[in-house]
Amino acid sequence: MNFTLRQLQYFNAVAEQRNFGRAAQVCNVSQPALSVQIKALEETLGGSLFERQARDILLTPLGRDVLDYARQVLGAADRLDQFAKDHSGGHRSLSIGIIPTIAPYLLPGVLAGLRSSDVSLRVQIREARTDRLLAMLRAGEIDAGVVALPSGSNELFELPLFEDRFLLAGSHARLDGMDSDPDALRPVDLQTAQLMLLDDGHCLTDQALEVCGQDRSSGLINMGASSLATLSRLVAEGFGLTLMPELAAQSEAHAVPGLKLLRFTSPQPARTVGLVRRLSTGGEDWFDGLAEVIRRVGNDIVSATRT
Amino acid sequence: MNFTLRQLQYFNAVAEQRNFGRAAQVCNVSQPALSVQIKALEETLGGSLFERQARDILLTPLGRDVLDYARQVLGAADRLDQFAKDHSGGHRSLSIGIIPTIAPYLLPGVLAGLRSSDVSLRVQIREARTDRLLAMLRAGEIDAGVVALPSGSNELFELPLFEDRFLLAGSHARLDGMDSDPDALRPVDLQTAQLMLLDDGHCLTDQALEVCGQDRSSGLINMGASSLATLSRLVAEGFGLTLMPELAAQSEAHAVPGLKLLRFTSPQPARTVGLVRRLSTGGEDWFDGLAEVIRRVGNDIVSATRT
DNA sequence: GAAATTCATAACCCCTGATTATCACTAACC
DNA sequence: GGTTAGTGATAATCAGGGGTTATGAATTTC
Repeated sequence: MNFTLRQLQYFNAVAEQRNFGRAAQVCNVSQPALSVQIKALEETLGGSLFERQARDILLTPLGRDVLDYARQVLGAADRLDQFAKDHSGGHRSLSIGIIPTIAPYLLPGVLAGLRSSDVSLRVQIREARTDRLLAMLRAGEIDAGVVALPSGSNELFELPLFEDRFLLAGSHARLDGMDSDPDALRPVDLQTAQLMLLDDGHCLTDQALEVCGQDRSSGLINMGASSLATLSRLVAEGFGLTLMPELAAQSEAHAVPGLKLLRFTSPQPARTVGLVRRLSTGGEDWFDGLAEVIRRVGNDIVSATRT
Repeated sequence: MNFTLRQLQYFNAVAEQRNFGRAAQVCNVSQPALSVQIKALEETLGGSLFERQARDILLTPLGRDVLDYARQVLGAADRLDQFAKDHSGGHRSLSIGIIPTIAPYLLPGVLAGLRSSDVSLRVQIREARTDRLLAMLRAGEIDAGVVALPSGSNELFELPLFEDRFLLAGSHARLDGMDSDPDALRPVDLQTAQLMLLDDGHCLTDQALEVCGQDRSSGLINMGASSLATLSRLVAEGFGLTLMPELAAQSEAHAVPGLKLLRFTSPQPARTVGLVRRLSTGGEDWFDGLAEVIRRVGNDIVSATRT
């Protein structure tokens, strides 16, 4: 590839102007400079591109063919040029990872918030569990991740966004007698209860076990559900209890008849939802913009459960 | 447009290799040269394209966007490069003009000849009368023209290709008594005959008038037909006589029942078919190759009428 | 024939893009 | 923790690419 974009620009200008002098003016260079570059291009391409008359310049058949190709190159280069001029307004294509116990409840609001905000981001979403997301983040496959903190990796930058408290979820039959004294409901009181949890690998499962002071080998733990929606339906039917994050609470309560939710006494068990990125991803304005949208949407959702 | 193709090549190489050193090797330059160019490109585009880690290079969201555009530019440039490497085998796109009294009869053979010869030409055909073709030739809209010589322009290069003699065409009723003595049939003998001719502007019309010694204002001249095919059918039906060039003779005789053709005595009236180009179109090998194909096809057609 | 137009060529020079050498930083290894 | 290896950035230097002004050569116009 022994031609330059400048040469192709000059070539196109001569083809359009049919005059070396006028083409040089259009390109803001002297006529001899342009003449030398056209000649160099002709040598590179192995033949005359122009038929030179005293008062006119005509394309040769070869020149006509080359002009088609040259215009494709220049067109593509113009599009890059235009993108560079426009990109200060955003237009980034981001890859964002998000865990399954957050994605269904947070994403609709976040995507709507991104669309209506002045943060113009083209966001591609990858949903996976925390450990997979962290691997993708390290490999540069995604640019940031929405997870429960701490992520467990000291190589990442973590920005806490909002607190997502856990509620107790079960059937009316199981929970109706437990809400007469709300100040008495604590997670450790569930040590003898049968817990329905997500299958292993979801950090929400580890959080529930820790909060309830239970061990994964206990005969009271059932870990096999693959989503909070499934858990909601199981406990609503009377198959044990589970911990339901606020983010999911209203959505699942609306979708599952018979599901009852109780709030624990203070200090309420909770997870912190945050945005993580690589430490080397510094000084990028998209991160802060995205964080702000997620924080606002998340806080709106959890606040609605506290009224 | 302040970036160069070299910069885009380097950028693409780093994106693929994820390592400045290896990318520099791929591009056959030193690592610092490549580093400086990437940095310049980043300044031109207004942001970091890469996230630099100690042992890995990751694309930033901006870098990912730019890479899409850059690959379009490089792809188009590769296609031009490839064309330049391939074009020594021909692949010219030529624009050739040809007059209507030649085109229908000569073109099928010429295009077939071009396809089977080693002269690889992409030929675009423009059919128009001589004066229009000459204007297009002067303006560079076509590269050569197939016309009857002399073209009338001393600014063009004319290459005679073959002689196309005129035959007398009419109905059997009109011509059956005229072929008893073939040595007696001369064009001037048609001075009192009614001639059917093409409408004004076709040089064949002027040639016919001159050959027959008639004047366009004579009451015996009917000029209104738009093609030789039309003329053939009119005269076959008994509406006067016309001059039919050899090129068209066999084709029209096959197509038009009742059409009779007679050959004049020597010297037979004729036109010379030739190829014209601009004098400034010098040293192009396509011209000679094209001329040879046309000459061969034309001679084959007229020779077939002389057996 | 003189003047105007127009592309090509020559002399000159600045800037771009390359090289080698080295620095700064991080990660891996002992 | 110290040493070594890996890797991109920076500095000094230089060749040549690409630009300028001036001029030559050819054609056209008046």
